[in-house]
Amino acid sequence: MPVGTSATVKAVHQHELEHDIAAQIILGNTYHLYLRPGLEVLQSAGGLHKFNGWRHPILTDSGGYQVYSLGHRRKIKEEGVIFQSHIDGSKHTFTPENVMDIQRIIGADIIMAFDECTPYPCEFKYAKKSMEMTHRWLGRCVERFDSTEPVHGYPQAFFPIVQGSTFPELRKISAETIASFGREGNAIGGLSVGEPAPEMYEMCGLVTEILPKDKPRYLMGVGTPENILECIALGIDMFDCVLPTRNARHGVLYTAEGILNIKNACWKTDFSPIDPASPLETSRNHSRAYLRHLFVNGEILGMQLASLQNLGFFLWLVGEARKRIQDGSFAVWKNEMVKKVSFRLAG
RNA sequence: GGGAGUACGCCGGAGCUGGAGAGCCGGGCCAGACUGUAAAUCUGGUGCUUUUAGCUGAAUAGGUUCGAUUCCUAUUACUCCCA
Repeated sequence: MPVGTSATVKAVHQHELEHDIAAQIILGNTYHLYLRPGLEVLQSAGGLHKFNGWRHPILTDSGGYQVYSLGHRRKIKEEGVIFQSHIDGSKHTFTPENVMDIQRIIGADIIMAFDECTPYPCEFKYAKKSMEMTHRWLGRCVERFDSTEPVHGYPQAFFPIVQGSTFPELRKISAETIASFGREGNAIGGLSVGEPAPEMYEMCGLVTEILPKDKPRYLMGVGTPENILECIALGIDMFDCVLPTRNARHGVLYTAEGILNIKNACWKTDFSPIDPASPLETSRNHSRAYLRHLFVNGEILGMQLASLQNLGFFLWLVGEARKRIQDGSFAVWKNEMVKKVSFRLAG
């Protein structure tokens, strides 16, 4: 699975002139890229379909995260959520049922449950109430999903989502509930919303112990290269995150040697490659000085090259992780890599 | 050649006509943030120092005044008008 479906789909749209490269990133490594060895179940569960001429897997989110991130323009009720558009003020209702229908129509290979992602920090009482509603919504999602057919002629998978904020007691209940549905894969939500990393790891480790190990465990919204490595160590098989593309647009590049902000003055006359170790020609054949120039002058190509760099790096990183898991050297490699990838580079 | 006006910090703008602000707005520049994407976005800094404060400073040089970015004189530069 790519780093973030939304991120990678956006990458294709943003880089029309770079189609070959974007396609290589997305197609060359995808689908079970994040899956641990032996977890290829999704290949049969989801299948692949044609997308603009390439076979391109899609994962759609339900809008549960927007219940959180657009909290100021929505109302949560048992029936569902009412959103107000930031464009024209029009109101839109999202229910577990219509969200299943919409994802069916979009044609996603993996469809996510409609949930509420609780904010951080969160009162225990609210987190419990919210989790219980998410579980009830899950029942409605499954009922709708299982009573409808794919509309595009290929099968679609459904993943429920664990909630429970940062309370071990709630996480445990939620993980057990989610596992009991026996779906194609399981997701962990409600993390990477501002809590300290150790708390995220604690919840993650607790939940991965409960979710079935022979099915993909998908951690939603994570994260930095360091977070990803640590969470793979805890048993996570899949991730998605806006970070590689959003940070790329804001000038932050990830490489195997560390993190750098290409807008910094120190790269002004650095004519060495953006990332000599990148799998991408665009990162090996353009200089840091040139990329900085593009950013400084507001050229959209700068954001495109930076997005490619970060996606290329994230995909390389998880590809390496997969290899290391297979040959048994992951633990040692991970500890070395965590240090490297979180190092701040300066010219 | 004559007349009128203007001059502050990297740049542009507003404002100030005796009780100053290293102040305001925009830009540039220098940094930082961003984690299931509303946001090519947001935040901070940008004279010097030993930085909860102090110092220097308003084209340049003088002068008036208890006190001057403000008033006066000269000089310099620029803008406009007349010839």
